[in-house]
Amino acid sequence: MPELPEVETVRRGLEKLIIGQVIKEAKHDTEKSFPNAPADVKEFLIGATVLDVRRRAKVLLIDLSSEYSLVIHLKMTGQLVFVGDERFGAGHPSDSLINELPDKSTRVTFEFEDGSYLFFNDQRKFGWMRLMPTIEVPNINFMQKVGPEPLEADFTWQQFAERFMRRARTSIKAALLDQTVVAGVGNIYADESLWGAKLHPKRLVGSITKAEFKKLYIELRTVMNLAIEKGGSSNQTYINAEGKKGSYMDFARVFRREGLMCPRHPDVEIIKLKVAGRGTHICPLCQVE
DNA sequence: CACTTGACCTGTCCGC
DNA sequence: TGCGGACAGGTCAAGT
Repeated sequence: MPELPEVETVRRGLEKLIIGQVIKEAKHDTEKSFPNAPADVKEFLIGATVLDVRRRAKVLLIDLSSEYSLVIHLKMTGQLVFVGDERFGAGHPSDSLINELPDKSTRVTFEFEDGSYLFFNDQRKFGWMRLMPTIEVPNINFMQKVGPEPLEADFTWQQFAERFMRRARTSIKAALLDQTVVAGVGNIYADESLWGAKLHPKRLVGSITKAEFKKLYIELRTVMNLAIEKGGSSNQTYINAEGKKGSYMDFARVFRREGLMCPRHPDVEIIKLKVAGRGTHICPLCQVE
């Protein structure tokens, strides 16, 4: 599923729903979904209280009172869905798209003391969840290599442009998707921001001017902030912590809109090509190679 | 080191 | 209706 705006939407939902909850029980299907020794789970997960829910890049961090954290990557199809116990009025959302959990894609189930649940579902099983000491989270390989948060107030367009220099000989799309350059960009917001900046996705990074980088920086931040405001993009499987879809796809200009008209050119169709191994959507008039 | 490709999985859609 | 292949919001480990 999820790029930065979707993961941030899940984070905000979980923040409202699970902080203060005490974990009563946890079940998982395979070691890959939750590769922790039973002893760790028993000692540092069961009975722990949720203190905070954080995000770094596309990774969610659930901090526990045991000084351990759950580190979660949803990859393509992961979902974290909270279901309250109606007896306690915790509120299973009435418009949840999920009728009954767990289901066949459920990989991990947490039960809280008040009778509510948190389900980790993942159709394609690419996602993962680990339990580890909070203090060690910054040491994991991904955290060491991942680039800056693009929406932070003190992240400037000059820093943004500078980060791309390490990928000067590749396409701008491949560089945008590289998490070590800038954190959190995926296929949807790469295409949307490149259209906004009128850049062809195959343009080599080294050929892009400072003015173009400044425009791309502004477009990326604008499109990601709008997507967060709209609760993310629900293209196929993405839903938030309350089981609801996001509406950014109603505002998308090119992503998955091949055959429809470019918003800037009512007589030009959006086309689809493959760049950096990913489906890529452009306006052939706005974005020239 | 920089860069590309295939692998990891299941489900869906599209053409024959 | 069935079947094969391509494709789907993301990283990794390999290969050049």
